[in-house]
Amino acid sequence: MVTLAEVAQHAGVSPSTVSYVLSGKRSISEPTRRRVERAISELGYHPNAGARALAGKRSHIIALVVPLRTDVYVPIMMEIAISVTMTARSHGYDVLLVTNDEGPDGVRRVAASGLADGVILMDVELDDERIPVLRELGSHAALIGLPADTTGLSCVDHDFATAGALCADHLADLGHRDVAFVGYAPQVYQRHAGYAERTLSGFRERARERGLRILHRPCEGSFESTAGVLGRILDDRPATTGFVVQNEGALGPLLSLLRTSGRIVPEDASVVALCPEPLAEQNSPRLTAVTGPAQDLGRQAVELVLKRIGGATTPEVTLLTPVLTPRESSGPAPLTAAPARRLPAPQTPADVENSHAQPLP
Amino acid sequence: MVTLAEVAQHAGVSPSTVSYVLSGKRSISEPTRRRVERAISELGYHPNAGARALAGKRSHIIALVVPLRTDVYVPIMMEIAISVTMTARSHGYDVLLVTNDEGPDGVRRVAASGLADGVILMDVELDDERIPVLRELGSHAALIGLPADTTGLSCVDHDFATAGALCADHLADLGHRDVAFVGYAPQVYQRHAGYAERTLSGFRERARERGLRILHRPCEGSFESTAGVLGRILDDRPATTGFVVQNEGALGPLLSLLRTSGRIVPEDASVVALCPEPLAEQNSPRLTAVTGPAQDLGRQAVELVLKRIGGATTPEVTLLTPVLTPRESSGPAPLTAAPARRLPAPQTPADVENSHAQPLP
DNA sequence: TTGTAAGCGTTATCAA
DNA sequence: TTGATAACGCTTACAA
Repeated sequence: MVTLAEVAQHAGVSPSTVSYVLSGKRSISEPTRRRVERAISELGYHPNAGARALAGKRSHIIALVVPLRTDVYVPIMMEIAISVTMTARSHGYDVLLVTNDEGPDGVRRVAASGLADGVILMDVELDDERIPVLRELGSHAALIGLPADTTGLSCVDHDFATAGALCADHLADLGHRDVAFVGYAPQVYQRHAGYAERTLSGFRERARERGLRILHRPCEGSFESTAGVLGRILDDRPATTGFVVQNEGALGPLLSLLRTSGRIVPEDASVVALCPEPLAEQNSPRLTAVTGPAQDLGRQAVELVLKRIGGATTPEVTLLTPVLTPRESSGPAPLTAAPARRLPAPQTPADVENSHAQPLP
Repeated sequence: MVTLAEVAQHAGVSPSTVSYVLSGKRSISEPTRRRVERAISELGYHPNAGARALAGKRSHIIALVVPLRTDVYVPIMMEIAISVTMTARSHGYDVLLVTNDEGPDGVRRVAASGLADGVILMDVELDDERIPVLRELGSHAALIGLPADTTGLSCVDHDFATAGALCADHLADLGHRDVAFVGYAPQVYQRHAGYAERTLSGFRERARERGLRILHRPCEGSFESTAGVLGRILDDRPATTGFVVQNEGALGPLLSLLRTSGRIVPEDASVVALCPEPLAEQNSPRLTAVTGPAQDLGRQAVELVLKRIGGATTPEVTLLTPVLTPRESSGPAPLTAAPARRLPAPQTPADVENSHAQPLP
């Protein structure tokens, strides 16, 4: 193993000079720098990470804590992980992968040992148990997702409320009046994953403003559950012509089911998805969708932690604006909607929202 | 920050004793151990990772090099990454995420700097440019995937040849005679990703043994390309009743298209997928599929590197046996196949394989 | 502009 | 069974 001392000797300079050439923390004369750089490449020198961390009090590692759950759309997690890694690299940092099965202890371990200089938490819950650890250790951190209490924390997230609102606007603009919102599984809401609720309430509010009648249905995302949900929607609100789909798993099934039931998309029914671009593109018809910039999430998170590692103390909360891309799955509301009829069966209140429904004809 | 020396003082023992209590590398009297352990928890001591790495010549970190490409099924990559991380943790190791955009230099960097004690390479290509670096540095490594030359290397991979063979067997058992193989995009074969070819040749060989007539078609995986591919298959071999689908992206489109063209699965056509379980389950009908154990891939890779880090020098190549799970998408070949007719258009030889076709009637 | 030298917090060797 | 103590390879005042 080649050490800095050996490089120094080879170049005929002192060890500190080599160190400074490497770190750029003091000015070096051109000839000296060249001699050192030659020695480095001739000997194939690579600074020892452990020694650097020990002496410099900085591991140049960021820990990324990823969820184990698979009810999040996995490719997006991966996209974030990759953008985190690449952004970190561009700042001279490496990324340590920590899985959430260690729970709060995982965070404690990597932060307290100095293994990582900072921590990025993915899939943050409203009342996340890892946050107290962060506060206790005074760790440098950035959260992807918004907890209930962001005091003192740096966070990035999609602006889910706007995402929901964009869906309502788009369908309202197209003349739809009865719109169903196909949500996530009940567990997701129960876990109080903020994004699910923020999207829904952004949608709800804008729907109210635009005078839409809406129906919110949680959905597991499997074919069967989607079939059940769609069936109940069409039973309860036969005049429904717009669908906003939050649960990506329900997209494929929903499209099949609409087709099977003889409804053409977008002539008879419009579908707006809350999902990543590739997913929207690979369906048939291609889906009008609201998408947030996943890569920016990772990039920003890294920049937030690095700022904190660099000494910044002001927490920042950034919400990234999503974009609605119209594709083939949405169009003007049909002029003659399916004949509205009275709801056939009793409804459970938890299940149905007649938010601001005008009385059915 | 609490140091080992402080713990020693607090416990009234020497620093080395504390170190040995932690590492278990020499026997400690029960009372001493208890005093030390109490001091550790009272002070909230966490050993400094950098110091440990420097003094111990072991970072307790494994680097996992992941591909950037998205033509691999991403959830599987994630599953592997997670099983790698968890297995590593269970051995006291952490995992550093390295993206392949750094190329061979990324491997060099983490290995030569002592940042990582070992390296796991994902998505290994037949002639992978990272392998020479491994050899040059004498790094401890495990590969997920089989390169052309495995000399001196430890590797794990699925037994893709068997996977292909299982598909052929299954369809042959069900009485199918004309089977189409919907493959990956041409680039994948050109990149010589071993798995694509090994699956295909395993399939081919078994198909020959079983007397199947096969047609191999590369496919991009998009709806359009799948439509094109299916169209050509049905043109060229109207009697085709079995489909083996290697490109997961083509699955959804293929099922839709078969339905659209009036073919019921599995009554008129059987589909066997080479894909992960969740994907097979979430289609409708649920797909008969051949699946390899992704988690084992990660687990084994970790165990292989750790063996090498521990001093083992014998390379091991492990192939994990895939399993075919029959579901709803495959059934007996229809008694009256669509009437065979002469191929309507000239074929490009690269495109079609009449491997061992009997002359058409 | 460059050099000297004192740490950084462990591990592990050598003694006791 | 335990204790001193010399590395480990780098960073960074402090000097020159």
